[in-house]
Amino acid sequence: MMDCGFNDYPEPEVPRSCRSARGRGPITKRWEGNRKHSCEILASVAGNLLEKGDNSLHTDASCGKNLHDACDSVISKKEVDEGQFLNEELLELGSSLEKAFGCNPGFQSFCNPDKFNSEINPMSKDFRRSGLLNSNKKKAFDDSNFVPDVIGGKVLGVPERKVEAEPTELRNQSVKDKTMTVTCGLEDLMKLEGKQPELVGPGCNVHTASVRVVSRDDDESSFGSAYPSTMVKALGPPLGTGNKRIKKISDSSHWRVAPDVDGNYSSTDGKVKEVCCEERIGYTQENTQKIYPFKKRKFFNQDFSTSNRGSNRDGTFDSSDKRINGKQGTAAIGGSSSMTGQHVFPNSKECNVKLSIKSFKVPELLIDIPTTETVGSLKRMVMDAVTSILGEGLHVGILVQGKKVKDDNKTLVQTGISQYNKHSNLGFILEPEHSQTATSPFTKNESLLSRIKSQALTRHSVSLSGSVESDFNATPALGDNLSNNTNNESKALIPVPRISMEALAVVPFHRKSGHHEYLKRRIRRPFSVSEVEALVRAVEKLGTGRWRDVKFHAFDNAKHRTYVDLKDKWKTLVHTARISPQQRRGEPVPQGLLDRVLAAQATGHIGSRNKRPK
DNA sequence: CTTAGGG
DNA sequence: CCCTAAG
Repeated sequence: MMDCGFNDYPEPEVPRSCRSARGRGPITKRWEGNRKHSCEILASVAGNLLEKGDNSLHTDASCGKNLHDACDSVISKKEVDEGQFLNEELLELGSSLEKAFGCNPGFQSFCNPDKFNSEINPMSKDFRRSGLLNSNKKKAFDDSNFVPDVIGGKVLGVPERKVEAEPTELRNQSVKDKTMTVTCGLEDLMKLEGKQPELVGPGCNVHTASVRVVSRDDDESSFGSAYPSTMVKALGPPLGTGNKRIKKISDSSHWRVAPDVDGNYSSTDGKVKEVCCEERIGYTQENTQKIYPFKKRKFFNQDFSTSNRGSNRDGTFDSSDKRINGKQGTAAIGGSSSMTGQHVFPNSKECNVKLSIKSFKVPELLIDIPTTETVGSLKRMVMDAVTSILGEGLHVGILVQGKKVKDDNKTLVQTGISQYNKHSNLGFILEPEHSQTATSPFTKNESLLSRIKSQALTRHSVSLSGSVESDFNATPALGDNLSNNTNNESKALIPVPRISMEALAVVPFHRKSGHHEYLKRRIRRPFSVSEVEALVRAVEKLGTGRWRDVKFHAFDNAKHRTYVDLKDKWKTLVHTARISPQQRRGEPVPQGLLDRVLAAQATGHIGSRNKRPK
């Protein structure tokens, strides 16, 4: 995978759409080409345009739309597969294109509409009419002067420096330079400091100008959007398409405060921040401001973030993983240098430090809630609390050997963050803006204060602290610090603030066995008969094709049923109704319902027709 | 964002 | 359920 590049890809396949699907004949209605194909096409287009220096391109949103969408959506893709890599390259191209043509966002502006539609864009009618879609794609490209170099999977048209040089350089650099993996544990910090822990978290680089942040989207398991957004702010808005990507990354993650496998209330399993300090990014001679997040992920996540436990080729992650888990709360900091074998001179400009901070834990979050409250309000409560912890403005502290580094101008080497110090302890903390004062951000939050109490729980309340406290036992340093801070005024009247000051230890997250870290699939929730009944009734009323309405009418409060789900269910219902009862599986649907399904299906869009006649 | 369809 | 082209 490390050697992946355009050159390494085999000859493009004929898109699926060009073949027959399941022997039912060619699909002409839609272009079903895969992303790989998209990428090759785009790469070809880009290569040609870049080569020609043609920046007098027509802007045609329609022809670029889907490629743009595709590129954009790739960012949220988790799979590290061929397709993704291609798409990363694709995005890389986008970056080059933006610089070359100043067009932005995405790829909406670099297509020559005529050429694109007739020769390149398989989605266009012109293209289909041209017959190229149904012929061998290689030949199509062969015959097209516009796209000469995709053959053999090699895109020569794209200037090498744009596509290949940069990843190559990055890769080489990663390999030959000293790298260090640092993970942080609250316990370390506390042991080192012997004082009250503070918010520990990512963001170690926000004060450093030359570093870049990688934020991987890990869905609901993410520790929270607060971090990505913090990062974004710290780095400034990315250019062009990056904006949207970052937004997506931020949007897609949210808090989850739920017991993990150990029963700890934590927001673990998933969030990985990788921070890379890179002095020289050999991208192009042009000033390259932008490195897409995916890129970092691509080139670095093999070190520590790929989730396939034990499947890492280089074993880097595994070793660190064992170390982390084995020590249960001791220093999860260490050098990871299996990729490297050399020493780095402290003064060397080649020195890179690779930092990996995995997930966070809320050490104590006691909820005081009447038993009559709903689960939903409990969730909201926890959400509020956690969000508030991070929402009040944090800054980042760095601890080396237990000492807080205050001078932001020191270099990492001067500070002792280097390969030579890989056995030393390095910690990152997120602290409240006014951690010095007794007043905490929470004093502003009446509702929170009224709801969440730190220590003594009101009688009649439901304590959720059990698991949390047991968690404390696993992190004795925290407990010590709690008692050590008895005289801290924050304990006196408003215990809650201490949450903010203690909170959010960086902990090694416990990957759930067999659970892929990302690309999480929703749990399967078969429709019950009553749900089917509701669905059928709604469709009978509204007709097919109005799934959003169906959702509102019949499944408005079933948040786990999206209108797509309903549409899919209807699809399977229709199928079920058409097959013999012997072939049906799952909970049997009453034949009467199935009959109604068929009837409603036959009626089709009658509902829509009523709504919008003619 | 919704719809429609293939995977 | 997922993915995603199209609108």
